[in-house]
Amino acid sequence: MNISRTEFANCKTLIKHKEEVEEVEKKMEIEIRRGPWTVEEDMKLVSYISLHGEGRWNSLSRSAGLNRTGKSCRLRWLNYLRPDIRRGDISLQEQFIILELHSRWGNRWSKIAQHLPGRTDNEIKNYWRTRVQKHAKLLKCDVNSKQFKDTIKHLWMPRLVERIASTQNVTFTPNHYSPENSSVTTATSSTSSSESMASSFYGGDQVKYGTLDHMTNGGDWLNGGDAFETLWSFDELNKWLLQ
DNA sequence: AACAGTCCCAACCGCGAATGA
DNA sequence: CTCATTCGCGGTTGGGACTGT
Repeated sequence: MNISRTEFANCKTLIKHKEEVEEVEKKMEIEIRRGPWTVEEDMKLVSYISLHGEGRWNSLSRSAGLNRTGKSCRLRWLNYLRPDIRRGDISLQEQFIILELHSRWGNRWSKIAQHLPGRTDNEIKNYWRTRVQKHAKLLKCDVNSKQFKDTIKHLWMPRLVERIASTQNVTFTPNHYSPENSSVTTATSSTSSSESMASSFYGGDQVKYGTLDHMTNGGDWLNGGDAFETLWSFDELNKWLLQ
């Protein structure tokens, strides 16, 4: 087994630290709160962060008078209390972006979330597990199988594109970003409509959304959209799979 | 109305990486 | 270089909400 000195040191530290913390907690009978957050706790956290900013979560927790772990505070803030969090159904466009980016990057939820303003990695992860994996289960195929990936690429995504185009007056610009290298590429005639649309939706780090811009300005792409289930019937999907 | 089964999401956990002393 | 602490990610789970019988 190859293990670096640093990794070894980290392991030792981790074990020692955990044991010490458990011991101290036992001795002092500190009751670290777990489970759902109360309104009071939320208010404490929000008001503390609005005054002092975020970061240094362990000390923040203590200073704010919360009997929570730093981790718990961080999670609550990032996934729920942040002012720019978006709630509600995942729109068609967002579904499309999730499918597209997941096909490129796999379960890199935080990376995918960076391209969906206001959505958290947790939300996307939950969405994938509850909706997409459910479909794979229904179709009796593995979510990572080529068969299922082909279904997504050749059936779901084009269908989403159709639906998006029919609900909004979407036009495509010839220039768009590639998320891999954040460089502007030019759509060619061989580019499929779904690929072209995907590239139009997200950008690199300094997100410039291309056609997404006009949609966010004038349209309602961020509003809740149809669920996957409304795009086709299960029979239709099965028929396609048997081809 | 009552119960069972399923779905969904907030929250937790473990781990590795990064950072600071 | 070592050790301590913090951060962030991805996987998992508990329990409330919802649905069907």
